Amino acid sequence: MPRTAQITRLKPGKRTDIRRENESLIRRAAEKVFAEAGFGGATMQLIADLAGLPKANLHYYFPTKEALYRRVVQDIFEIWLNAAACFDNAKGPVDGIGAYIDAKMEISRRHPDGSKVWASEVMHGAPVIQDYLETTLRDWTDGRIAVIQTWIDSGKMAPVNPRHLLYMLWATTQHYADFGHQIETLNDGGPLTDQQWREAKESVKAVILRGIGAG
Amino acid sequence: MPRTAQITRLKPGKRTDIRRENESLIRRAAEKVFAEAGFGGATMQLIADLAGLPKANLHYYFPTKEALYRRVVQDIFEIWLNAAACFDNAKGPVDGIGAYIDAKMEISRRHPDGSKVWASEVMHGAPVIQDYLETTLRDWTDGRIAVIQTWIDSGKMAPVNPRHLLYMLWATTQHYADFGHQIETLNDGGPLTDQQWREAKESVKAVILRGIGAG
DNA sequence: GTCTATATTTCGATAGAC
DNA sequence: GTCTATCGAAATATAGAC
Repeated sequence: MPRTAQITRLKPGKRTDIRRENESLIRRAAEKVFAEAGFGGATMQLIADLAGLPKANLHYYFPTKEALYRRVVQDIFEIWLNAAACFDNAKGPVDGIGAYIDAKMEISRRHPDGSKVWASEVMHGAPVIQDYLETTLRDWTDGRIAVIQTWIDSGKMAPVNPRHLLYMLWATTQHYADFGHQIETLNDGGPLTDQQWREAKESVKAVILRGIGAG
Repeated sequence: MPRTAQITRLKPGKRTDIRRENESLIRRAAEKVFAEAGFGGATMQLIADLAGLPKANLHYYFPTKEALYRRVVQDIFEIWLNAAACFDNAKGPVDGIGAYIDAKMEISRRHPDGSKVWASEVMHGAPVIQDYLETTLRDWTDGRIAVIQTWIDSGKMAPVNPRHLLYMLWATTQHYADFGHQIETLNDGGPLTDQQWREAKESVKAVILRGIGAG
């Protein structure tokens, strides 16, 4: 009886752990390879080698290359949405937009590969996540535009077109991930230091916040 | 004699025209396919079909897929450098940076595919144009930073880090090309109208110029 | 759940007639 | 300079033993 209990309690748990661990391993390797080579340039062999698994195992956990790619893109999108929470609960543009810039810059620093995969997906016409653009992203965007508009109406910032302001926020922050290689090349080939990242954040925040008349 | 003269005068000219015309045809098709599918996802067959030529002819004009791709990237880079001229000969930041934003936005509108190919190339580590980043782009960047610094020193604008300001200019303007699909999706699926492009330009210029204390 | 071997497809590149 | 046919390499995906 105890043995049976152990089997039914531990064995499935162990199997679930193996599955979760291998899936995570594969997803992290896939994110890096997709970011560096693009969807078309990425190969299941490269991902398998980076994950330290036989190629066939990838197809055991993810039926196709596209299914694995879709999962990677979804993961990134979720990180973005979570970080956007700091946009709400803000008293005004200095807090809200300032915190949003900080959060987006931090994502660019911590998840540059994810940002690149997202950028590549959108640049190629969003064949896999078009539905997210039309639903979740659209709703989120409309909501933030409304928030910004209330700040404008109450005189807390200049009457800047909220939609284009959002695009500027996305563009300036993601640029440090998507064009990180170019930035590093212009930085004598090395990654930005902690101090340089602070300088980047402060520069973006200073220009944007003063630019909307809230700095 | 006249016949010989005709042959030596017209035949090479005609051949040169055919070559130039076909090369241009192939390059335009390649730009579009590389932008939509990435280097890895693009196929010579797709480019050939779009150009209306047999696939073998592409290899007649461009020895390899990579050579054709390199040519496309070089074309874009040249357009960029030419447009950057308006940055010079400016009396101050309002003229210089304002004109630069206008020019870069116009490129995003007229050459969105080229911008995407460039972005994709840089995102994947610039395997083909790394030398351009280290020489031409670096020199250009250093020069503009010096110009901006003189504007700061003479009190014509706020003391914003010139390098990060340049990154913001690149990011905000190219965003309208690289993420054009996302922008169109959020614009009810259609391209921006003339009025919307004006609004975009003015929004970017307003925030940036006021953000640097020159608006 | 793992892994070797292989089937199947696709793509870059070329040969060779016209 | 053009174009059909094809080679050879490489990639996705699967079969089947363990």
